Amino acid sequence: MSDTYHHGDLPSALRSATAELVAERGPRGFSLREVARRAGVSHAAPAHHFGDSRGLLTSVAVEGFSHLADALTAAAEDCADARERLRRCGEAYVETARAYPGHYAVMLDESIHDPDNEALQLEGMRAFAQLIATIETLRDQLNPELDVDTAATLCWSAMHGLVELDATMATIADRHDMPVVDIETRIDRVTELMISGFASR
Amino acid sequence: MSDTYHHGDLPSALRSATAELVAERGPRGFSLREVARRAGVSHAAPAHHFGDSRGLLTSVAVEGFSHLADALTAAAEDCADARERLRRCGEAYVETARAYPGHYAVMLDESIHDPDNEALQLEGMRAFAQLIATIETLRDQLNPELDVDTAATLCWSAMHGLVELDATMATIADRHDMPVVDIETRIDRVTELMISGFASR
DNA sequence: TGTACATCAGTGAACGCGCGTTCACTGATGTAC
DNA sequence: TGTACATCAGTGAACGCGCGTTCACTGATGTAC
Repeated sequence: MSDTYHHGDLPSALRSATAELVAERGPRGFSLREVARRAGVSHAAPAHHFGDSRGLLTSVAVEGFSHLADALTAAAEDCADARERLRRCGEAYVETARAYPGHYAVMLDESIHDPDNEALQLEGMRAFAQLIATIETLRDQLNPELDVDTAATLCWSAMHGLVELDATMATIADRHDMPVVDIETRIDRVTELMISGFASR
Repeated sequence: MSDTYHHGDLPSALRSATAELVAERGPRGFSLREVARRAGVSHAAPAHHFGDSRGLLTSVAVEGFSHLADALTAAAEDCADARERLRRCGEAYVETARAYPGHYAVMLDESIHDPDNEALQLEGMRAFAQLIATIETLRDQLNPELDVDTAATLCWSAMHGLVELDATMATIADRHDMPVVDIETRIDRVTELMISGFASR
């Protein structure tokens, strides 16, 4: 069949299938054969493009960082006000993580991908640089004494934590008298609180 | 052999072996048989205590939360000053996560353990309650308008993020002209920045 | 204190399964002339 | 424009392996009398 031979863009299809599978079953549920099955291709095909599972997972991680960097760039664009820019970046970060849960799970797990991969480093830096640039604007507009590195560390950690702890926090709130707050609201509140810290000297 | 029969505390030995294995190879490297091997016991023995791998991993998660709750309780003890108390809790959180990397990896991964487990919920809440109590003290001493929920969310997210992104951040710093800051210093700086936010109204 | 018996903890052989990897292959595409 | 040939992408059978699970078993411990 000419439909299966020369798939068109098999590498991309395999990445999608991987992200889907990881989102569904977690990293322990991933296998090359299942990915091939989902991409409608023989089980030996992935090896042709990615070598082994680490290669495929690394490629997914690169794609994830690429999405993130794009989203952060778009969020920061044409936004003169530094506070607003940070808010948008925070929202973009969390939105991307939630839109690509499989990618996100793979991106930051160094036991799964190859952290030394060049493209990975590059896309990761592209994302991180956007954050740094936004915080520098914040420093310029808000507080010249702000330590950019520390502020960036706090922002990134907080955003990552919000994403990863989302399910856990929802469960905790649910089991207590606390109101269940959705993640978008949580980001906004947390960002506001961080900005207060950044502004005070 | 009376040495292998009636191990003494096999469940505990299996938890240790699991934590060690996960820390070493990540969640994808875990298997019941390998754990049994490391505990020096036949491969059918774990089933006797934990049923399946999810049961064992959940038990490890419970133990991890228990360690964390203990550490936070000890850190908060006999500390009247709210700022200092938050600092200590932050340090204790990160120290615990680094002292038990295998446990920590399992604790917050809902694809691996059983999030509905009662003991897990209980120990998790014990840890979380400590954080809430500390933040309430902070509100009482520092800023009556502080939103405790939001502040707790920020603290927990930031601590979790710091732990998980530690390796990534070190790599980024290393590849750039930025100085490599160790995680203890990062916690202290980040905590200070959060406290500034908490104090400002 | 001693014996009988129930219960518990761990064994080890057996099973079927999905996995990753290899390899000779074949169908499709691109290029040289 | 047509033919020959090299290259590339994907196939499918075969392999050996480690896995989880089951099950009849056996050795150790605890308890009743």
